[in-house]
Amino acid sequence: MKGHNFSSKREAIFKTIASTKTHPSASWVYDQLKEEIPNLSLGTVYRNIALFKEQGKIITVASVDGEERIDADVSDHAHFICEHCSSVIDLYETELSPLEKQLFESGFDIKRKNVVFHGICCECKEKLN
Amino acid sequence: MKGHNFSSKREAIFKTIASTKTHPSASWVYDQLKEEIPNLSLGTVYRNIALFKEQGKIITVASVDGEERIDADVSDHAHFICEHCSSVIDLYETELSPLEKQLFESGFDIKRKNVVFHGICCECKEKLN
DNA sequence: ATTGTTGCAAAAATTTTGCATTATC
DNA sequence: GATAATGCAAAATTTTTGCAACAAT
Repeated sequence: MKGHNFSSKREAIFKTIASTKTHPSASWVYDQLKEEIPNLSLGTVYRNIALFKEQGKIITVASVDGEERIDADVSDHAHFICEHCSSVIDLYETELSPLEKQLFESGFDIKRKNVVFHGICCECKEKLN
Repeated sequence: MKGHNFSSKREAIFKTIASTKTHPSASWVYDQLKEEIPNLSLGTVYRNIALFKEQGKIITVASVDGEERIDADVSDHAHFICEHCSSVIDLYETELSPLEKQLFESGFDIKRKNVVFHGICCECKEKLN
């Protein structure tokens, strides 16, 4: 069975993903860890990210500037992506959409809802003025 | 100035994007057109897609299986992406989110809202049983 | 021992780009 | 003729994979 589940590198990769709110890309995770774990390879980061996704421990938020950005917070929440600084910001939303009920009634099986706002974040907006 | 704006290829590319509900990828558009326009090149498709995006004539819906999927329907609507067949389906939603108001009040500049549901579409769901 | 995990480098795959050529105004 | 658009192929990027070596039970 895959996911034996001990490997200090796997653990370090997950910890890095889980302990940031940056919604990192694979290469960001790799860069964070390569000082601490010099013989880490990028392939391992990708392989573990794929595993975590299968296990439902992380989700993909969006592709930003050609890179997939992930999140270890799998709770139902929305995101704001800044077109200027490419940061991804969490937004917590409580309301349930009537659309979801409609989809369910039409026979769709909703596994995940991904709400992403695109625009200019308040920090960049200030800088740009 | 960029966007002279006539080129029969540009026109054909836009027409292809605008006249499908498949939310195509660049290579799908290319494949559709290469019979009709044998000397079309994929680079041109990419360059025109980038231009249409700048012009606000199309938007990116999501990245599916590593390919960016676009939509010439720039009206505010949601999408459902099937994990099984990778189809992207339009969903029209009328309600406005209270979250948007909140973001606006916090100084964010929302340019686009992207609501994507992931799951199994009703057709695949039937087939899988 | 057996099965899982990794490093490394090569390979895939998508997207971008440089430059000479062609089309449009 | 000047500017914009394209073809082609090479390059850049991100992601995946094969395989031998290593680690864990």
